[in-house]
Amino acid sequence: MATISDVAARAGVSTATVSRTLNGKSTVDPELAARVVTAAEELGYQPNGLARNLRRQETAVLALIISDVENPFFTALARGVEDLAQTSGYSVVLCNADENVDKERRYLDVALQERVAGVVLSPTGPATNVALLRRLGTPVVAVDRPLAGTDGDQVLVNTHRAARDATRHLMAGGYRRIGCLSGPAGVRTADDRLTGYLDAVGEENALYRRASYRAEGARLAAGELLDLATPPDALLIANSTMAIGVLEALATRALRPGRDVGLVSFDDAPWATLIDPPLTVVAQPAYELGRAAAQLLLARIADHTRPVVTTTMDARLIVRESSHR
Amino acid sequence: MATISDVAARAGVSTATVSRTLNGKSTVDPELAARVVTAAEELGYQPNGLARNLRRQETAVLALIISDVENPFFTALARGVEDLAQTSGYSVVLCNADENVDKERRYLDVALQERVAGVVLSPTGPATNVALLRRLGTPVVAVDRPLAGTDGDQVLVNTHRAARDATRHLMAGGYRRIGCLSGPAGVRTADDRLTGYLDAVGEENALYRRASYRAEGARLAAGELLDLATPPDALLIANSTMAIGVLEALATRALRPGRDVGLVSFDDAPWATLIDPPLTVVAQPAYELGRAAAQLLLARIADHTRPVVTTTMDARLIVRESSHR
DNA sequence: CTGAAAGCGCTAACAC
DNA sequence: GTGTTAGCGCTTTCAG
Repeated sequence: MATISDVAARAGVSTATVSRTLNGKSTVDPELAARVVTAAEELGYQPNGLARNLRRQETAVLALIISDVENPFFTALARGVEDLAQTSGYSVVLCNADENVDKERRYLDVALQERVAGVVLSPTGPATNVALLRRLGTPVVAVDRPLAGTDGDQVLVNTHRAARDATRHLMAGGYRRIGCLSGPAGVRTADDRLTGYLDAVGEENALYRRASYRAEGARLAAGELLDLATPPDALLIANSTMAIGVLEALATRALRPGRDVGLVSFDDAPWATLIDPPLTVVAQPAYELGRAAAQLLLARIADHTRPVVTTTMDARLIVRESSHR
Repeated sequence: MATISDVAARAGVSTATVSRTLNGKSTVDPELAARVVTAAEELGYQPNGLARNLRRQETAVLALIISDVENPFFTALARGVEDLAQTSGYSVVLCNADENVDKERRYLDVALQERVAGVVLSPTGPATNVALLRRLGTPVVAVDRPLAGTDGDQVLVNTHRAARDATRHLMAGGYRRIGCLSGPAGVRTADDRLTGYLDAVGEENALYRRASYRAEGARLAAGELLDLATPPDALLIANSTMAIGVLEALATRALRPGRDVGLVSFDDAPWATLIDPPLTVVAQPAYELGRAAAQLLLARIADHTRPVVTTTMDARLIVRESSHR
């Protein structure tokens, strides 16, 4: 593969001149510039980003580490990050931690070693090596889930309140025994949604299960609840992927959402209006979350000393048919 | 940030010894090795991947460029690529071309400049700079959609036949006026699904629209078809995202899938069984496609001269209620 | 405005 | 088994 010195040789100039013309930094004699450009084209020259980054000690790529590529919430968020990054000339590479602490750690390592300009992270676990990243000067902003113990930029949604309000909505709809299906303990969004629910029903009426943030786990957990001697007459569900499992559990028991079991789920999936009855949801501003996180990250990259900020956005309850009889 | 020479200095050895111990290549005296390790830990040493890659002239990262992160088909594929790459110690960075030829070109450039080990590409357009990549020695394997004009490794699904069979299934179900909603012209999967459909119904009975591979476009296009003087009594839909739009179009017209309009859609979305009636689909082996593509890529990286292979997988028709009255 | 040369951090010959 | 040294390909002073 052609290098900058090949180009220099062919154009009869120094490598410095080639570098200058190709980067349009300092001004160079038009005639020489022309020679450089044609030489580069003839050789099919492609700059070596590795060498450039090594020399410049910086990279124009951001890493986005999400907990689950198959969750529409995160893909929407990813698009937000991407769209904003693009406007500033950054590329973003997406890493799927898959709700797996090891994978997350590995990706964090890669990000560090490849010296990305910054990382947007939706933490799966305690993510201890974020501290390392930050200490070594790589900006990190947490999105969706806070980063325990470290004080850095964050963009979150007020998920506790959203869960509490959604539960109250169910109570207002006349449901008397409301259950909750939340995600794994230790995942902050799952914890918050659960405590929001508990706040609304009161500890003494607690009736919940925790499962993975996946359909299968939710199906089983919902089954347990539904097969209780006194089963719940309504359910708050912590995300749209889990909602699929819950809906399956209801279907196999010939239970109809709304009439038999009131339902509210987090995340406004594209299919939420397609099912019968349409699903009442707590819509999170996923795309905006992504944009905001990217914006914070870019700002932090530009100025490492600026004050730390936490942005909190609200979720919105969209009432449809599954939450009343 | 600590460098290898800092570690060397602190351990009282040469940089070569540090490199050797940390990479476990050649064998080094246990006592020195121990000193190196503790020195590295004390300094919080993190190898600089850029420098290493520059020197080694190789990277352990794969790029996966997909056409749409928000399409479950591609995210399943992504997991396949990731899972396989992981087993061989490669990281994969996901780039979302967003069905946009410019973005795809930009990511291809990034891949080239960052000197990734190889790229798995689901081409959005003619992707002319793939030729460049290959010419410069970066292996590329095409997945889902073939790469026009270049002969490289590919893993595809026999989507033409799948579309034809799905259409025949609809005909066998007694539908007489079958329409088709396919993706953009020039996108090979969209073209193939359309011609498969045409093969089944015959050119003289053609009744189709093309739209973007998104819900909104499909909703509009389906509306056009449905509002015809003699509307179709069944529809073949080119992917699950479009199916959402079609279902919306039917709902606003109080048309019931199956009874009023027979439906078969490509891609077995998680919600396909949740709607009423459940959706008949053509399930593609997305995850396996990803695995196979990654495997081919790794093989190609290991041996640039091995024969080119095209793997074709079959899709599977899953009959549910939406395709009969 | 241009070229020579140093050096980013690392690995791999090559010598000892 | 270990150290010295020459680069990987680029950018960027520093002279001229």
